[in-house]
Amino acid sequence: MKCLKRSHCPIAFALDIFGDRWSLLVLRDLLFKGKRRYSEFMASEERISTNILSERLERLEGEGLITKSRDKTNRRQFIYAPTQKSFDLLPAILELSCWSAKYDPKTAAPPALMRRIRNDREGFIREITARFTKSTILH
Amino acid sequence: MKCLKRSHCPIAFALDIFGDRWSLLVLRDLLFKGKRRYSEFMASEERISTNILSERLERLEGEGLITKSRDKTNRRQFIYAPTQKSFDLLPAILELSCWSAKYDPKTAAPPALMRRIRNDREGFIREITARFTKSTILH
DNA sequence: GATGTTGACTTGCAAAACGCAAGTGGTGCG
DNA sequence: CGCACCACTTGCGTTTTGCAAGTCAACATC
Repeated sequence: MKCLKRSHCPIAFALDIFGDRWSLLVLRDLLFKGKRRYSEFMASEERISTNILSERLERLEGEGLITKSRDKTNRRQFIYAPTQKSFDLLPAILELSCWSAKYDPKTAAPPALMRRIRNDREGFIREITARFTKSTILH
Repeated sequence: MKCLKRSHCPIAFALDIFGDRWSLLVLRDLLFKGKRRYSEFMASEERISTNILSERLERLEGEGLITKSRDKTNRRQFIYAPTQKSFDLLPAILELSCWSAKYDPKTAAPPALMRRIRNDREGFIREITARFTKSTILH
């Protein structure tokens, strides 16, 4: 995937970073599903292939969206964590989810959650970020 | 590009439709820049290639995000227009823009516009959609 | 401390998508 | 009827993706 920026249009800028079929799914796993390890990302239902996952993690780390560190208790494992730059994507990701929930007749998005996002998006975002400030280093 | 849906996770659903480097730029041209013709999309600064543009227009039409019709006054030209499904993407696109404006040091996004979006997103969305309801058929 | 296992990749290769340039075909104009 | 214009389509070389198999360091067990 290309790294050069095509323009400084904000939409093109975002697409040049995660305008592909996988990057946002990795962020989803990190932000919403509490996944933090390579094997956990691999286990997601969309079946990302291992070389793509490793390339995306590297890219996201390079873009400052995630951090990578060794697990202190088991040095075989690496721990990935979202940065503030990822948290700041939450509004966009949630709006995207609302759109899909509206247009996918078979959506897996729980209606109650979607209602929560529509009615109290900021509160929900604070809740998500709070899950991390309690346990991990962020910025 | 694959058409099958990988899952009914709302994020994956959206990515399966426009999770590539070009689709959202076409929608941007339609929604924000008032472009409606093939040659106008081709003229965008990101330099989409002609076969990719035609494939994306076809896909977006297939997904019900845009409509295609012949220009009444000049039957050589086709007119593309966003549907309600596209308008409903505006919140996500605007949040994405805000994110890029924050993180791209060279962003071309006008600060005044970003302020407007942050302070009166709904009003801005109504303004955008109103540009179309005046002139074209939508749904 | 040799042996096996686990977790995180890396490598190889075929298939798909992309990017560029050149060609095609319907429409309108003189 | 000839020509230009606009919207594609086609060919083809390059890049990215997807799948499978292999590598390698870090434990765990014997």
